Amino acid sequence: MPQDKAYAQALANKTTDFAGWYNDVVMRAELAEEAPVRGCMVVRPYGWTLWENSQAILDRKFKETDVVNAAFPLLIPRSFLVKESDHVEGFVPEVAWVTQVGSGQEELVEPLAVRPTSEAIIGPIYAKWVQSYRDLPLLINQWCSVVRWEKRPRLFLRTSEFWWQEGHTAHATQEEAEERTRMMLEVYRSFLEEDMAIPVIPGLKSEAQKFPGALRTYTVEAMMGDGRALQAGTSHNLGDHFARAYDIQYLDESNERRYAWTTSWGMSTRIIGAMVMVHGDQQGLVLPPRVAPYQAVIIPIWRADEQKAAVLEAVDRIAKSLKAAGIRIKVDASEGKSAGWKFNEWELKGVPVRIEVGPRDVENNSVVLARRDRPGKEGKEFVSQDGLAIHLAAVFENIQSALYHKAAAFREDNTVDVSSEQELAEVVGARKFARAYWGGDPEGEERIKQATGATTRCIPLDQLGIEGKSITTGNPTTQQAIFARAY
RNA sequence: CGGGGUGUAGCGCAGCCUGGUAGCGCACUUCGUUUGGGACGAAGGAGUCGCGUGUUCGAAUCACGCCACCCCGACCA
Repeated sequence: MPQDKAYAQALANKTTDFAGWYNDVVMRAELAEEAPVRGCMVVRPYGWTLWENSQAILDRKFKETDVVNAAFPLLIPRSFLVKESDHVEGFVPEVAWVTQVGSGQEELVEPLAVRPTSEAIIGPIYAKWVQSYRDLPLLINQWCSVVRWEKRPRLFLRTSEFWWQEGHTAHATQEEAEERTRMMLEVYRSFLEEDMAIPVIPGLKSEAQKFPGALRTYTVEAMMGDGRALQAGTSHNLGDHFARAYDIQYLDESNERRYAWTTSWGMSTRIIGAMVMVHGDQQGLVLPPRVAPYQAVIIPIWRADEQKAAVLEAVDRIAKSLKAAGIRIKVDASEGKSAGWKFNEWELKGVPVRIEVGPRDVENNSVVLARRDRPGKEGKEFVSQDGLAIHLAAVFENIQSALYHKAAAFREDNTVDVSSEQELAEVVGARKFARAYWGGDPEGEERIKQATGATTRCIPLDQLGIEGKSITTGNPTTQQAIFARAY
């Protein structure tokens, strides 16, 4: 069986095997046999571009909220990391340490942590940068990779090393910090829903699920194609915990010394995995046009040599005009591959639209468009070469919206209101989201986790405001929560 | 760290039970015919059989030890 067909089949089981399929764009790092590195990724150019497009959109959205980029150190001295006690307890089990240099004969006086996140190095730096209320707010983001030595890595979703962005802000008031936390959550929501076509539930994490050291953690939770949940982005209101731990203080207008209020928020390459699992089908990847490395691929088709020249001339002209219109175009004029082979190849890579140009099209001044999200004949249309860029732009918008609505409908179909722990167990066991009234007691939450493997994904910000009985205690509450098994 | 599984050509695998010196598909190279939904023929290149020790005239195959990876848990906020 051809390798790529095996990949496509593997993708049909989107639970775990999608990673093997996606080998085409991302592969496991092949390091020395002895190297204790697993779950790391090497991103091939096509996959990187996919991420890069997403990153550019996110970065632009950050800047629209006055955030600026910076770069902080990779290595964090041990003494910095241990200052915030909840934080250190939360992260130390998965921290990788640098303890020696050279061939091991020289021990470092103080071990250096490879950052699992950068609060602990940014805190001390912010302490120096912040002196006056005039220095606030401090709104900084960095793009970097971090290392978390999880016991069980999962390709894309929980790799030992992963690329992400982490924003860190400091504010004069708690209200302003809270506002920023919610603002960034909204940036993530709009990015995921509008650009990645992934519907999410914005909400608050329970006490048990929040970030170590945070006052409050917000999340955007998504449902994968197999019904499991994925935290696609988080935004933390850190209160004054980190400011106290790292001594970030400022003088206010009345010359009073005060602690700053800080936030942090992050989103990683795991969303690429989310995109694979939310939109992918039996034929392979399906990419939303806004982030696809190539929005359309042009396949020239010819038999005789005299046709070839005319076809290639037309393809070249079409490609130029589409590129000039700002559309990301790939022309696959490679020889030795049949047209059918190319069709399959680019479908596997998820290109949203295929443009076929053959001798008949040259004659009719037409092209054939084929939509990736609608396989088969119904996704094909014959259109004129005139006004193609404008037509394509409309097709892209249509695909983008169709992908979102399909995923949203899937999530709705797989979300069930439950009113007993028994019912909840059945629903999450069937890989669905369970929505239940829940007052927030940690004991009940833990009991459900032990019994069913499901965790509280979030307390949605969008609440009905109707009173019901808490699933764990039976006490009246108006608060609903989402329970599910998660990656 | 528990339970299970797998390591043989770039990728996917067979061969192992019953020991005799390695094979299939895809990919790759060359030539020819093909090309609007994964073409075909011919010729060819490519493997320390995960590592080590042992048994044997002889080990991919049997025994023991080790290593790596995958899956299920635990863990992961």
